[in-house]
Amino acid sequence: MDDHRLFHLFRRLDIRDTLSADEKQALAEAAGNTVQYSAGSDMSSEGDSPDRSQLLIGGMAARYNRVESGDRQITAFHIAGDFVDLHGFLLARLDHGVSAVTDVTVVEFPHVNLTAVTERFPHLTRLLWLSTLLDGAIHRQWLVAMGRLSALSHMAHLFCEHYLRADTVALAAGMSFPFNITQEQLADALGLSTVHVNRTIQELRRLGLISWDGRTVTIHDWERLQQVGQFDPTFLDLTRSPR
Amino acid sequence: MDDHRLFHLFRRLDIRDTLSADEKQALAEAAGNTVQYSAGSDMSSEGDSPDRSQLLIGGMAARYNRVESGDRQITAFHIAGDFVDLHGFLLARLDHGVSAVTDVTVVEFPHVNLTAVTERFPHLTRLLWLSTLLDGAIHRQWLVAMGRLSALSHMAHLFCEHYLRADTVALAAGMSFPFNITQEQLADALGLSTVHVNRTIQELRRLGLISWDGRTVTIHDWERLQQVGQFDPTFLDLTRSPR
DNA sequence: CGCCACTTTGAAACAGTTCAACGTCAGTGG
DNA sequence: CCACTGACGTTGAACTGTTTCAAAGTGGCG
Repeated sequence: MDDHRLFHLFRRLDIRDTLSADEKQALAEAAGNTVQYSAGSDMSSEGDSPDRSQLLIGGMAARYNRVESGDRQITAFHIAGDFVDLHGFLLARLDHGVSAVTDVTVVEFPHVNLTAVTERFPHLTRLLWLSTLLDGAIHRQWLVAMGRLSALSHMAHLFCEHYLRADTVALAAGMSFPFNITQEQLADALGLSTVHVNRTIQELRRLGLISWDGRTVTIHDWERLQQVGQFDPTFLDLTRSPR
Repeated sequence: MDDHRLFHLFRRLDIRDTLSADEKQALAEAAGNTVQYSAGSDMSSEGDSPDRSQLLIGGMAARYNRVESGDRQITAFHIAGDFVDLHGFLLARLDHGVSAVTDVTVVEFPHVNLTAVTERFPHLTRLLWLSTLLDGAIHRQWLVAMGRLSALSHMAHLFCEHYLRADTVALAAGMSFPFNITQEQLADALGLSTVHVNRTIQELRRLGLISWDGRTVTIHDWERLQQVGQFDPTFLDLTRSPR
């Protein structure tokens, strides 16, 4: 009955609005296969026209674009409960690749099923729409951080964001959350060189704000980390209200 | 019958899919007041919880965020046919301000009317959703350009994007389009200083790629401008297909 | 005509990059 | 069980794209 694969998704939506039992069931019925990807593999490629969207239920994924120099820019990180490409439901072609940062498990949602959901469940449709709007809000914060904050602030901002997002889907433990990526991948997300990312992490550590062993980030001073990152959680829209 | 105020919106949607007469009428009925803002004024402020969304039908608007240093980052420019804050329909609070770059005219869509549309017109709902997804796709390209392209490429990319967007809503004339903003505003969008924006424009002019008198941009070499900006129009999703 | 906002220029300073080398550690195979 | 490997992290030093500061030029408008 209850599709445990959707636990994190339900949690993420439940925090913003109330899902009815019917709606939960409709989502469960729209869900298709479970698929695994191993770390480093591509889950979608730029230019694909997928006929299904992928809900991440375990591990971490990144959307990225490549530029001519060979450099890569990561435009989003995804954790359990996130659709990595729900926008692919309505966009004809994917404008980015998606890669598995760690080993990853996804549940596929065929677009025909999503269309059926939108035909019968307007409120649920609005919640799925909301889900993509949250992605957009995060993009905007990344733009602000990239354009107008120092490397140190930008990185602090990213850690704040990820702590709250992990916490929302019950992946945080105390002030720690899984962040199993390389410094190179972090550099690609921040738009910095790996060398500078390394130095910036050291600075955050030296300031006593965080520690990170490559797998788990622990925040030692949440208040000051937010200050350094000029972080205001409003954009994550973490309040329950009817949509 | 036919609400001429929605001309640019219909055009923008029509390019991606087919709108039925019923759907057009539903949108026309959902439309409310026409409102004007003069250049420089704020159309919404960060933290607002608006009860309506604003469809731009004339002029140019920008979404922006401020950081502690007082610097501003513009995260989107909007022209006729764009909703400047359709995401505000489902997001509880606006995570940015919206300012009128030029004198601006908008049509307000009360959120109650939008909710009613989503309850009765699933396909039209998907098109409105698509509209916000296009914003997201543009955000992603801005992130890539900001993180991994030079100032020159970034600026070239922006001009390519705006030319095509203007063309879609019949605002381009030949290879020219209205771009009535200051270099400071452009700097805030590119995440650069005004001084460097000035020098970068001069470089684009010197290369014979564009001219710009502060009001209208003319592209002199579309091919090379795209090359310099590493511009691929895929992300604008300019093909008609059922959604 | 004169003002004010905007653009342009030059020079010094700086944040972040690049290049090249070295350190570390987990996994692998002999 | 230990030497080897390869990926990842760390360090130093030179370099560069962009910023900052300060001043001068331009032009539309009241």
